[in-house]
Amino acid sequence: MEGKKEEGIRKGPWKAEEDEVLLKHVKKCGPRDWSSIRSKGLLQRTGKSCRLRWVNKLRPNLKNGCKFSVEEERVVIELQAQFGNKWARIATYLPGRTDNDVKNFWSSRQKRLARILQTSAAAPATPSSKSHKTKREVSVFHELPTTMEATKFNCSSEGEPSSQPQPCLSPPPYFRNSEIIKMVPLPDIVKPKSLCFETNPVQHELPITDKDPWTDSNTAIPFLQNPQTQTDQIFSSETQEFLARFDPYFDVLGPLDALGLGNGGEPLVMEPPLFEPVGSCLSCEGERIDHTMTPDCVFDDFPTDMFDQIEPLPNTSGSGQH
DNA sequence: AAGCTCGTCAACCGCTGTAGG
DNA sequence: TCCTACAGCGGTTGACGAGCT
Repeated sequence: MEGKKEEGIRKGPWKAEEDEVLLKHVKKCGPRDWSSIRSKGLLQRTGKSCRLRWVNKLRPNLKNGCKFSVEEERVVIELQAQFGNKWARIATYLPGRTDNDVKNFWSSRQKRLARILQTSAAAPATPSSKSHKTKREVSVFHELPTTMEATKFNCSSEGEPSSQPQPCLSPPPYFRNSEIIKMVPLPDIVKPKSLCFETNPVQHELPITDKDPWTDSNTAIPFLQNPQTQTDQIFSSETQEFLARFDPYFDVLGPLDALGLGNGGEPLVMEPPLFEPVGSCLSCEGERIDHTMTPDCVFDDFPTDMFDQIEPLPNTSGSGQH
C-alpha cells in the first residue's frame, strides 16, 4: 500500500497556523474527510496525522495538560483490568481524556512498576542506609500498591480480549473489593498458586505447592511472599509510613457506586459491570455469566520476565510454609 | 554548574477493521 | 469475492523539562 514515496508530507510538531486550518476544516466538514485536507491542498499532512491532531489536541473539552486525578487513575486501573489495553475504549469513560492520554499514563506506570521491581530486588533491606528518600523515590513508591495489578489480566491466553467485556477480563480482585485486598497481609509465604482470586477468604489459605508455577522451581517469588514482611524488609520506615496511607485508598476500591467518582468534577459515567464479584460478571447485554478465575488462568498472563530481576529471599522455611 | 535520570507528552508507524466500488 | 482507501487503534519513539547527584 505504501509503495510510492510520499512527497511534500510535513511531519513533526504542528504549527498554530496548521491547527487553524485544521479547525476550519472541521468546522466546515465535521471531524471526517481527513484525507481530503491534503488532497485539497489545505495542509501538507496526511489524513492520519490530521485526525490524530484533532483527536488529541484540538477536540473541544479536552483536559489538555492536566494530570490524571485520583478518580481517573482508579477508573483507568479498573478498566484496564477489565478490558485490557483497549485505550480508546477506556478513554470513552474519561471525559476529556484521549486514548493517547490513557496510554501514556499507563505506560508511565508500567515503567515505574518495572523500576520498583528492579530496585526493590536489587537493593533490599537496607533500613539504616538512606534515611532520606528523594522525592522521586517517594513518588515511585506512591505507585506501588496500584501497580501490583499493572500486568494484563486478560486471562484468556489465546488472544485478544474482544471488544465486549469478557468474563475472564474481570478486574484483579485486589482492586475489586476491599475484602480481597485484605488478603495482602498473609502470615506465611504466599506462592503464586495461593494467590487465588476468589472472594472466599478460605482460598487464600490453600495448600501451597512446593513448586513455583512460573519457574517450576522451588524458588518463591519474594514480592508475593508475605507482603507485610517484605514491606518491612525492603522499605524504609518513611516509605512504610507513606505506604500506610494507602489503606484508606484501598478502602474506597469497593463497588463502583462507592467510589464517589465524579466528586467535584465531571461525572464519570460508567457502563455496567465494572466491579462484579469474582466468579460472575455481566456481559455487555447485561446477562450474567458465571465463571471462575483460576489462579493458573490469572498468572498465565503475567509477563514471563516480570520477576526476572527479583532474587529469591533467603530461605524462610519453618516460618513460612505450612 | 553540569551531567544524568526519569517522567511526560506529542507524534509517528504499522496493523486491523470496514466500507465502497 | 476481491481490492483499495480510509479510519481507528495500540505500540513505540524522541524531544523536552524537572529534579537529583
